[in-house]
Amino acid sequence: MKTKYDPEKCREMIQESIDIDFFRTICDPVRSKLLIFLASTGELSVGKIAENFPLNRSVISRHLDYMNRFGAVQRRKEGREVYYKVDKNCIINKFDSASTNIKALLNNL
Amino acid sequence: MKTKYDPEKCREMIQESIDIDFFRTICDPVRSKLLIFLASTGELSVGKIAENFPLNRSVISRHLDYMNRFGAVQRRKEGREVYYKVDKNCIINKFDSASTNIKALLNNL
DNA sequence: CCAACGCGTGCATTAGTGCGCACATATAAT
DNA sequence: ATTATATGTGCGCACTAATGCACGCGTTGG
Repeated sequence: MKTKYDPEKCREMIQESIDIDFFRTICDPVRSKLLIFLASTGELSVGKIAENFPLNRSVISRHLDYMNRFGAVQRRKEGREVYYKVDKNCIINKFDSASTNIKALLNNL
Repeated sequence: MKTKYDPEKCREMIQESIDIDFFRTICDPVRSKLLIFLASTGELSVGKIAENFPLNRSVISRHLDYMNRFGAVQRRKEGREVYYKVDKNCIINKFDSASTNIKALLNNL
Protein backbone atom coordinates (compact mmCIF):
# COMPACT_ATOMS: atom_id res chain seq x y z
CA MET A 1 0.00 0.00 0.00
CA LYS A 2 3.02 2.31 -0.29
CA THR A 3 1.64 5.14 1.75
CA LYS A 4 3.42 8.43 1.60
CA TYR A 5 3.97 9.00 5.28
CA ASP A 6 5.50 12.05 6.86
CA PRO A 7 5.95 11.77 10.62
CA GLU A 8 6.28 15.52 10.98
CA LYS A 9 3.06 16.09 9.17
CA CYS A 10 1.27 13.75 11.53
CA ARG A 11 2.77 15.52 14.49
CA GLU A 12 1.51 18.85 13.21
CA MET A 13 -1.95 17.46 12.60
CA ILE A 14 -2.15 16.27 16.16
CA GLN A 15 -0.76 19.44 17.65
CA GLU A 16 -3.39 21.41 15.78
CA SER A 17 -6.12 19.19 17.17
CA ILE A 18 -5.14 18.67 20.77
CA ASP A 19 -2.64 20.31 23.08
CA ILE A 20 -0.68 17.18 23.84
CA ASP A 21 1.67 18.82 26.31
CA PHE A 22 -1.30 20.08 28.25
CA PHE A 23 -2.94 16.67 28.43
CA ARG A 24 0.29 14.95 29.34
CA THR A 25 0.61 17.41 32.19
CA ILE A 26 -2.93 16.87 33.40
CA CYS A 27 -2.85 13.09 33.16
CA ASP A 28 0.09 12.60 35.46
CA PRO A 29 -1.09 10.74 38.60
CA VAL A 30 0.24 13.30 41.06
CA ARG A 31 -0.66 16.38 39.07
CA SER A 32 -4.22 15.27 38.44
CA LYS A 33 -4.78 14.79 42.15
CA LEU A 34 -3.15 18.12 42.80
CA LEU A 35 -5.53 19.70 40.34
CA ILE A 36 -8.68 18.25 41.84
CA PHE A 37 -7.50 19.18 45.29
CA LEU A 38 -6.78 22.75 44.25
CA ALA A 39 -10.09 22.98 42.47
CA SER A 40 -11.90 22.02 45.66
CA THR A 41 -10.01 24.34 47.97
CA GLY A 42 -9.62 27.37 45.77
CA GLU A 43 -6.51 29.51 45.79
CA LEU A 44 -3.83 28.26 48.18
CA SER A 45 -0.16 28.78 48.89
CA VAL A 46 2.47 26.23 47.94
CA GLY A 47 3.15 25.32 51.54
CA LYS A 48 -0.51 24.77 52.38
CA ILE A 49 -0.95 22.63 49.31
CA ALA A 50 2.11 20.57 50.14
CA GLU A 51 0.79 19.88 53.64
CA ASN A 52 -1.90 17.75 52.08
CA PHE A 53 0.37 15.51 50.03
CA PRO A 54 2.91 12.90 51.11
CA LEU A 55 5.59 14.52 48.99
CA ASN A 56 8.36 16.98 49.62
CA ARG A 57 7.37 20.61 49.24
CA SER A 58 9.91 21.09 46.48
CA VAL A 59 8.26 18.36 44.47
CA ILE A 60 4.87 19.99 44.80
CA SER A 61 6.43 23.29 43.82
CA ARG A 62 7.81 21.74 40.66
CA HIS A 63 4.51 20.13 39.70
CA LEU A 64 2.68 23.42 40.18
CA ASP A 65 5.23 25.26 38.10
CA TYR A 66 4.86 22.62 35.42
CA MET A 67 1.09 22.96 35.33
CA ASN A 68 1.38 26.72 35.31
CA ARG A 69 3.56 26.60 32.20
CA PHE A 70 0.81 24.75 30.36
CA GLY A 71 -2.01 26.91 31.63
CA ALA A 72 -3.76 24.51 33.98
CA VAL A 73 -3.18 26.71 37.02
CA GLN A 74 -2.50 30.38 37.67
CA ARG A 75 0.30 31.70 39.83
CA ARG A 76 0.23 34.79 42.00
CA LYS A 77 3.03 36.00 44.22
CA GLU A 78 2.18 37.93 47.35
CA GLY A 79 4.97 38.79 49.72
CA ARG A 80 7.03 35.71 50.34
CA GLU A 81 4.22 33.36 49.51
CA VAL A 82 3.10 32.07 46.15
CA TYR A 83 -0.53 31.27 45.55
CA TYR A 84 -1.89 28.90 42.96
CA LYS A 85 -5.40 28.41 41.71
CA VAL A 86 -6.95 26.26 39.02
CA ASP A 87 -7.69 27.94 35.72
CA LYS A 88 -11.05 26.32 35.14
CA ASN A 89 -11.78 28.13 31.91
CA CYS A 90 -8.48 27.12 30.41
CA ILE A 91 -9.01 23.48 31.27
CA ILE A 92 -12.57 23.42 30.03
CA ASN A 93 -11.55 25.11 26.81
CA LYS A 94 -8.71 22.67 26.21
CA PHE A 95 -11.05 19.72 26.58
CA ASP A 96 -13.74 21.34 24.50
CA SER A 97 -11.52 22.23 21.57
CA ALA A 98 -9.75 18.88 21.75
CA SER A 99 -13.08 17.13 21.62
CA THR A 100 -14.33 19.02 18.58
CA ASN A 101 -10.99 18.98 16.78
CA ILE A 102 -10.37 15.29 17.20
CA LYS A 103 -13.84 14.63 15.89
CA ALA A 104 -13.19 16.71 12.80
CA LEU A 105 -9.79 15.16 12.31
CA LEU A 106 -10.96 11.57 12.51
CA ASN A 107 -13.88 12.15 10.19
CA ASN A 108 -11.92 13.98 7.52
CA LEU A 109 -9.25 11.41 6.82
CA MET B 1 -7.24 25.77 56.28
CA LYS B 2 -6.98 22.20 57.61
CA THR B 3 -8.58 20.54 54.65
CA LYS B 4 -9.63 16.95 55.04
CA TYR B 5 -7.87 15.51 52.08
CA ASP B 6 -8.11 11.96 50.85
CA PRO B 7 -5.80 11.18 47.93
CA GLU B 8 -7.82 8.11 47.03
CA LYS B 9 -11.01 10.09 46.91
CA CYS B 10 -9.40 12.55 44.49
CA ARG B 11 -8.19 9.70 42.36
CA GLU B 12 -11.68 8.27 42.16
CA MET B 13 -13.16 11.61 41.28
CA ILE B 14 -10.76 11.97 38.40
CA GLN B 15 -11.21 8.44 37.17
CA GLU B 16 -14.95 9.00 37.07
CA SER B 17 -14.47 12.13 35.03
CA ILE B 18 -11.79 11.21 32.55
CA ASP B 19 -10.17 7.96 31.52
CA ILE B 20 -6.65 8.95 32.47
CA ASP B 21 -5.05 5.76 31.20
CA PHE B 22 -6.67 6.28 27.85
CA PHE B 23 -5.40 9.84 27.55
CA ARG B 24 -1.95 8.88 28.73
CA THR B 25 -1.90 6.29 25.99
CA ILE B 26 -3.07 8.68 23.32
CA CYS B 27 -0.74 11.51 24.26
CA ASP B 28 2.45 9.56 23.83
CA PRO B 29 4.46 11.05 20.93
CA VAL B 30 4.83 7.81 19.02
CA ARG B 31 1.36 6.47 19.70
CA SER B 32 -0.37 9.66 18.67
CA LYS B 33 1.43 9.60 15.33
CA LEU B 34 0.60 5.95 14.99
CA LEU B 35 -3.03 6.76 15.59
CA ILE B 36 -3.25 9.51 13.00
CA PHE B 37 -1.45 7.35 10.50
CA LEU B 38 -3.78 4.43 11.09
CA ALA B 39 -6.79 6.69 10.89
CA SER B 40 -5.70 7.89 7.47
CA THR B 41 -4.90 4.47 6.04
CA GLY B 42 -7.68 2.40 7.55
CA GLU B 43 -7.13 -1.15 8.71
CA LEU B 44 -3.56 -2.38 8.27
CA SER B 45 -1.35 -5.22 9.44
CA VAL B 46 1.37 -4.73 12.03
CA GLY B 47 4.12 -5.24 9.48
CA LYS B 48 2.70 -2.72 7.04
CA ILE B 49 2.27 -0.18 9.78
CA ALA B 50 5.81 -0.72 11.01
CA GLU B 51 7.19 -0.11 7.51
CA ASN B 52 6.13 3.48 7.83
CA PHE B 53 7.91 4.18 11.09
CA PRO B 54 11.60 4.35 11.95
CA LEU B 55 11.16 1.93 14.79
CA ASN B 56 11.60 -1.76 15.27
CA ARG B 57 8.54 -3.80 14.43
CA SER B 58 8.37 -5.18 17.93
CA VAL B 59 8.10 -1.68 19.30
CA ILE B 60 5.20 -0.88 17.01
CA SER B 61 3.58 -4.14 18.04
CA ARG B 62 3.82 -3.15 21.67
CA HIS B 63 2.37 0.30 21.09
CA LEU B 64 -0.54 -1.15 19.17
CA ASP B 65 -1.20 -3.70 21.89
CA TYR B 66 -1.10 -0.92 24.43
CA MET B 67 -3.61 1.20 22.54
CA ASN B 68 -5.81 -1.81 22.04
CA ARG B 69 -5.96 -2.43 25.77
CA PHE B 70 -7.33 1.06 26.28
CA GLY B 71 -9.76 0.96 23.40
CA ALA B 72 -8.12 3.35 20.98
CA VAL B 73 -7.67 0.69 18.30
CA GLN B 74 -9.28 -2.61 17.44
CA ARG B 75 -7.39 -5.80 16.80
CA ARG B 76 -8.31 -8.53 14.34
CA LYS B 77 -6.32 -11.66 13.68
CA GLU B 78 -6.50 -13.26 10.25
CA GLY B 79 -4.23 -16.15 9.50
CA ARG B 80 -0.77 -15.26 10.61
CA GLU B 81 -1.35 -11.56 10.32
CA VAL B 82 -2.86 -9.17 12.82
CA TYR B 83 -4.79 -6.17 11.61
CA TYR B 84 -5.37 -3.00 13.53
CA LYS B 85 -7.77 -0.16 12.92
CA VAL B 86 -8.65 2.98 14.79
CA ASP B 87 -11.78 2.86 16.91
CA LYS B 88 -13.04 6.31 16.01
CA ASN B 89 -16.22 6.08 18.03
CA CYS B 90 -14.35 5.06 21.15
CA ILE B 91 -11.94 7.95 20.82
CA ILE B 92 -14.63 10.49 20.11
CA ASN B 93 -16.67 9.23 23.04
CA LYS B 94 -13.73 9.39 25.41
CA PHE B 95 -13.08 12.98 24.49
CA ASP B 96 -16.73 13.89 24.61
CA SER B 97 -17.41 12.42 28.01
CA ALA B 98 -14.16 13.76 29.40
CA SER B 99 -15.11 17.21 28.20
CA THR B 100 -18.55 17.16 29.77
CA ASN B 101 -17.44 15.44 32.97
CA ILE B 102 -14.52 17.73 33.65
CA LYS B 103 -16.81 20.67 33.15
CA ALA B 104 -19.28 19.30 35.69
CA LEU B 105 -16.52 18.38 38.12
CA LEU B 106 -14.84 21.78 38.07
CA ASN B 107 -18.09 23.65 38.49
CA ASN B 108 -19.44 21.52 41.33
CA LEU B 109 -16.57 21.87 43.77
C1' DC C 1 20.18 44.56 61.34
C1' DC C 2 19.50 39.86 62.03
C1' DA C 3 16.75 35.78 62.50
C1' DA C 4 12.82 33.26 60.69
C1' DC C 5 10.00 31.93 57.03
C1' DG C 6 8.41 30.66 52.22
C1' DC C 7 9.76 29.31 47.93
C1' DG C 8 12.58 27.72 44.01
C1' DT C 9 16.74 25.27 42.12
C1' DG C 10 21.05 22.38 41.63
C1' DC C 11 22.31 17.95 42.44
C1' DA C 12 22.39 12.99 43.26
C1' DT C 13 19.51 8.98 43.66
C1' DT C 14 15.83 6.20 42.29
C1' DA C 15 11.96 4.73 39.49
C1' DG C 16 9.80 4.39 35.18
C1' DT C 17 9.59 3.97 30.12
C1' DG C 18 11.05 3.24 25.45
C1' DC C 19 13.90 0.74 22.53
C1' DG C 20 16.18 -3.11 19.77
C1' DC C 21 17.82 -7.71 19.68
C1' DA C 22 17.15 -12.48 19.95
C1' DC C 23 14.09 -15.97 20.45
C1' DA C 24 9.43 -18.38 20.83
C1' DT C 25 4.98 -19.28 18.82
C1' DA C 26 1.67 -19.66 15.25
C1' DT C 27 0.30 -19.94 10.55
C1' DA C 28 1.17 -20.51 5.62
C1' DA C 29 3.69 -22.20 1.62
C1' DT C 30 6.49 -25.61 -0.80
C1' DA D 1 7.67 -32.43 6.97
C1' DT D 2 10.44 -28.60 6.34
C1' DT D 3 10.96 -23.90 5.53
C1' DA D 4 9.47 -19.20 5.44
C1' DT D 5 6.66 -15.44 7.14
C1' DA D 6 4.14 -12.68 10.72
C1' DT D 7 3.67 -11.51 15.28
C1' DG D 8 4.47 -11.43 20.31
C1' DT D 9 7.69 -11.58 24.37
C1' DG D 10 11.80 -11.78 27.63
C1' DC D 11 15.63 -9.26 28.58
C1' DG D 12 19.15 -5.87 28.96
C1' DC D 13 20.53 -1.07 27.82
C1' DA D 14 19.74 3.83 27.55
C1' DC D 15 17.23 7.71 28.43
C1' DT D 16 13.76 10.37 30.74
C1' DA D 17 11.22 11.75 34.74
C1' DA D 18 10.21 11.91 39.65
C1' DT D 19 11.80 12.52 44.23
C1' DG D 20 14.21 14.35 48.40
C1' DC D 21 17.87 16.95 50.36
C1' DA D 22 20.59 20.93 50.90
C1' DC D 23 21.23 25.42 49.83
C1' DG D 24 20.38 30.20 47.99
C1' DC D 25 17.35 34.10 47.32
C1' DG D 26 13.85 37.17 48.61
C1' DT D 27 10.54 38.78 52.14
C1' DT D 28 8.76 39.45 56.76
C1' DG D 29 9.06 40.30 61.62
C1' DG D 30 11.36 41.49 65.63
